[in-house]
Amino acid sequence: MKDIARDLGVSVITISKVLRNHPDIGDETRQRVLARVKELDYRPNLAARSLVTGRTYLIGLVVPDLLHPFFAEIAKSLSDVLRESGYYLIVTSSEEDPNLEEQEINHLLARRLDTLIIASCRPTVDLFFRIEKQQTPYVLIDRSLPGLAANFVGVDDDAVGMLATGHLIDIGCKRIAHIRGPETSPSIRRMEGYRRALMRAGLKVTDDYIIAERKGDVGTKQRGAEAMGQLLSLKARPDGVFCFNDPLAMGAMNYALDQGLRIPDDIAVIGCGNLHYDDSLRVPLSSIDQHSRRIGEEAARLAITILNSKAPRKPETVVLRPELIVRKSTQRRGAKLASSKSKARL
Amino acid sequence: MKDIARDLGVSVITISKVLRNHPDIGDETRQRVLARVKELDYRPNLAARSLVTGRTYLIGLVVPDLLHPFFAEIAKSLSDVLRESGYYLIVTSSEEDPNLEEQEINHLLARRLDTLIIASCRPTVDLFFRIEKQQTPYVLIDRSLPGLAANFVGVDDDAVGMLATGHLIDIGCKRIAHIRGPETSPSIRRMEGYRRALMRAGLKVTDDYIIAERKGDVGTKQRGAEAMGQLLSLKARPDGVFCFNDPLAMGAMNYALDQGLRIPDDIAVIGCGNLHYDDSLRVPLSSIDQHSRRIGEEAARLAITILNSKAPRKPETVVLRPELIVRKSTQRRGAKLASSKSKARL
DNA sequence: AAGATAATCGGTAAAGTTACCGATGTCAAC
DNA sequence: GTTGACATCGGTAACTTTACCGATTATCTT
Repeated sequence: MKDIARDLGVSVITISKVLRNHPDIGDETRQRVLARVKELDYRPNLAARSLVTGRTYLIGLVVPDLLHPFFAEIAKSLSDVLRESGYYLIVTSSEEDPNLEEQEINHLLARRLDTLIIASCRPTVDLFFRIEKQQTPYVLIDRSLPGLAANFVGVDDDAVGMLATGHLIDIGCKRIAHIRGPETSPSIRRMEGYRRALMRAGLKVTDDYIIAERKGDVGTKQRGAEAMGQLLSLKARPDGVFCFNDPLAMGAMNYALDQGLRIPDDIAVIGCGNLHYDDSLRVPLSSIDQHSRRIGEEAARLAITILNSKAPRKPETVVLRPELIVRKSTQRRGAKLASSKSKARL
Repeated sequence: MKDIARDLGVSVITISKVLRNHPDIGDETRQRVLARVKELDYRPNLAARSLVTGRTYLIGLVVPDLLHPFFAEIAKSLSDVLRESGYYLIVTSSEEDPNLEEQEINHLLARRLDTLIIASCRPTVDLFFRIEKQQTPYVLIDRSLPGLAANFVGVDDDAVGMLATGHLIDIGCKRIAHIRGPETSPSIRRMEGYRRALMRAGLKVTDDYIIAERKGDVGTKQRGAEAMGQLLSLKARPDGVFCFNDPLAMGAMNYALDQGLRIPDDIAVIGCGNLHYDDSLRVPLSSIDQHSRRIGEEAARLAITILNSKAPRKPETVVLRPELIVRKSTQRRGAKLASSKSKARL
């Protein structure tokens, strides 16, 4: 900037104002500056700008696993919306490890990001109080924490459990099992929904039918197969399974098919996530759509709203309504057929 | 820092040195500083640090699509390796649009990132000369550009085409088609490999059997189905198809199956990418593994090496050897069976 | 005892930008 | 001719940290 100012015989401040479209500058001067800027292919140093404005135009995203299509989709939609407002995304993965997550968040705080967007695997709220003390706004996605009044965007997981289990009941399943996810709010809520749906239909909840996620496991597909193995070894084999997510369901289905079972006739399977390859699987998989794209969009919108508002705002909560997507894995001959796409937008 | 210095009766410089583990500082002073730092939960302002050191410890990643598992896997492995060295990743998507890519890269340059890692969709090299003029090191991944001597990490795409097509020939296919990808080096090279394999086997190359990717398309699965539709409408239907990637192959297979064809008996299909759900598809998909994880790791390693070396280095090229993974979509009864996992590590 | 060495700390300047306020010039209105 | 409004530009200070060199004290060497 100094060089350009010298070349043109104006002050550094003038250059700065032109670069920020400040109205103070005359048209002729503005053109001269812009010309020289283009000539030199000059770009202002955003680190220096951050230092004085206190804004980085960077938003941090912390997810447990970038490879999971659910989080990849969120990252993408988030990035798209933020870009329009000039914000950029710095992403980091916690690998579903609470300690690593803390370490990563600490680092992001040091970078003075404008906002953090977090799908947390932490069991406690202490870390988030620390974030609040740093005055850094944050938005939780997918997973909420009990006792924490924070901005949150996610799906109604209780409804997910009810919807999936209710659908299995509708097609005539009597012994319905559930393969759980990790110890976070979505998994807990979905199981509660599962229980409630069973009770409402007068079916009893059997503990053997609930397979817990082992701590710190990695390959969810592999884990789904193991869980299905466990279920099939029971005396009274289940005739329907609701899986926490689609990768688990995929593994579970593969195992059952390899054992010679027919899906959905011997055992019906439903997952959650509505991943884009669900309809191309050995048996196309019924699923619950949790609107991952909209989660990202809403989180971005919320973040921008927070950043644009002067006064501190009270936490906002956005809960999306899940949607049942019926495919072959729960389409039984003769069973009453729910409308394949019950568009239940919020 | 000023506050801490005042509280402890030392200078700001001392605090700075403690925070960077500079040996200059006595043990007692160091402990006192660290205690106060922890007490205040203080973190140095990395933007200010960047301003004076000229380093941001940020690395930019530009990919065409974050949702594609291939790039998601790269992003993940990249992030993992970089984290160990204290670098963080800022990701952005070009949506396979050269103009958007330029815009994004310009922005990242303004942020003075330490390195850029780019899977470029640009047809020309001009932009990269501009990057070089800014003294910002960069590493190309997956896609290279003709006439550009740059750091590059990717797979041997010529070998990919040869391997896939050769395999189809081995199992007895006579009329082998190819569904291409977008106009980038991997697509071009894989097609060259395809052509070479055909010629080497004495089969003639038929233009009708090569389906070009339409410019600027989005849903590759949908596109795969359309391409297969085009192939099946030919008088002499192909009996084997090599698809540029697995999502295309997935769409192509779905279409063929829906038309009542048997895979691999009527038509064999092979893709590329070896995505983790390939073995769970309606017909488990043979594929070429391009070692996406290793691409990320090598790119990270290369980036760190560049950043640690004082003198400018000449561009390095890392080319990984692809690996054939045989699954049901190319396992014909009676055909000679290639070893299902020919571990061909570099 | 003089000088050398090591350990520990600080001063000054600089990095590139913007906020805030003040200054100048022009022109029309009264 | 004074006033006021508007348009245009600049000066000073600040943001937070580090590089570079110099300063001080303590310890060791011969």
